[in-house]
Amino acid sequence: MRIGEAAAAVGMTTKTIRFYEDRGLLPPPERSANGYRDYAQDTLSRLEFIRRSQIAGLTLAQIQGILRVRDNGVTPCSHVRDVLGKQLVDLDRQIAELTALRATVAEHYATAEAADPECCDAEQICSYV
Amino acid sequence: MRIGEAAAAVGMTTKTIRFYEDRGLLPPPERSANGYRDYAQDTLSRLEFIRRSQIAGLTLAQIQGILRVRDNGVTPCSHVRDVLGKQLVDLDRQIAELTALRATVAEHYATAEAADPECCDAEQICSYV
DNA sequence: CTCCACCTTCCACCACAGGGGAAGGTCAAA
DNA sequence: TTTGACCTTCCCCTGTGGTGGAAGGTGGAG
Repeated sequence: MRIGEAAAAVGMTTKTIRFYEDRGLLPPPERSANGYRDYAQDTLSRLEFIRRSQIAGLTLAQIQGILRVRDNGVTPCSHVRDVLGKQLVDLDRQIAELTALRATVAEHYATAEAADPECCDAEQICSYV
Repeated sequence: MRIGEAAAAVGMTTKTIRFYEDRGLLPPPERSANGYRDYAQDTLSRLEFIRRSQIAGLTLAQIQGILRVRDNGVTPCSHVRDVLGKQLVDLDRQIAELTALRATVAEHYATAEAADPECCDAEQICSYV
C-alpha cells in the first residue's frame, strides 16, 4: 500500500504520515523497488490509534511514548493509565487557570461597561486594563 | 533613560523591550549620540500597560491594536471594551473545549482503571484510547 | 512521446513570546 | 591602559503539529 492510499484510508495527508515517521511515531516502512514507501495493513491501525489519542488530547510526544512501550512488546495499559492520569491533572490545572483569567477579564469588562467616556488618561493608556 | 534602566524599572529584560519595538508595540525611541536607545519617561507607562494587558490575557497583537488606536489620538476605551468582550467569548469557548476534553479523558481513565490487565490487543494498540 | 498523477528528499514557514549567544562599539573607574 | 558593564545588530533556538513548495524520479494511459 502506497503512502497516498494509506493517507486516503485514514483521512490524513501524505505529508502528515511522513511527518509521523520523522517524529518516530511510525517505523520506517518497507520500500518498493522504485523507492516508494510500502505500508502493511497494520499501519492503518497505528495511524488510527494516533488519531484517537490526539482526540483524547494527548500530544505526539505522549503518543510516541505509548507506542514505544507497545513496540517493546509490553502491553502499554498501565503506561496509558499513567499518561491519562497526568493528562487529567494537567487539564484541571489549565481549566482552573483559564477560569481565573476569565474572572479577571470579566472584572475589567464590567468596569469598562460601567465607566463614563472620560475613562482614559494618556498617562496609563487605558484604565480598563 | 537607557534600555537597561527602563528594563530594570519595569522588571523586563532588554531583549523583551527590543522585541516589543520590533513588533511595533513601542515606537522607535530617540538615540543618544553613541547610538544607544534613549527612552522618555512615558515609555515606562507604556511597558506597564503592556504587562497589565498581558496579565488580562491579551495577546501582543491585541495590545498593539489598542496602542495603535491610542497613538492615533483616539481614546481607546470602546476598542478596549470590544477586545475584552471578544476575549470573554474566546475564554468561554476555550474553557468549554477543555471541559469537554476533560470529560473524554476522564471516561477513558475510568475505563482504564476498571479494566483487567488483558486489555490491549495488538490490533488496536490500546483499547483505553 | 508526452502528459498526468504519483512518489522522493529537503528546506522553509505559521503562530506565540521571547531567549541565547556571537561579534563588535562605548564609557567610566581603577 | 585595561577591565567590566553596558550597549548595538544579527541570526538561530525553543515547543507544537504540521503545511507549502522546489527539484527531480516513476509509471501507466493516450
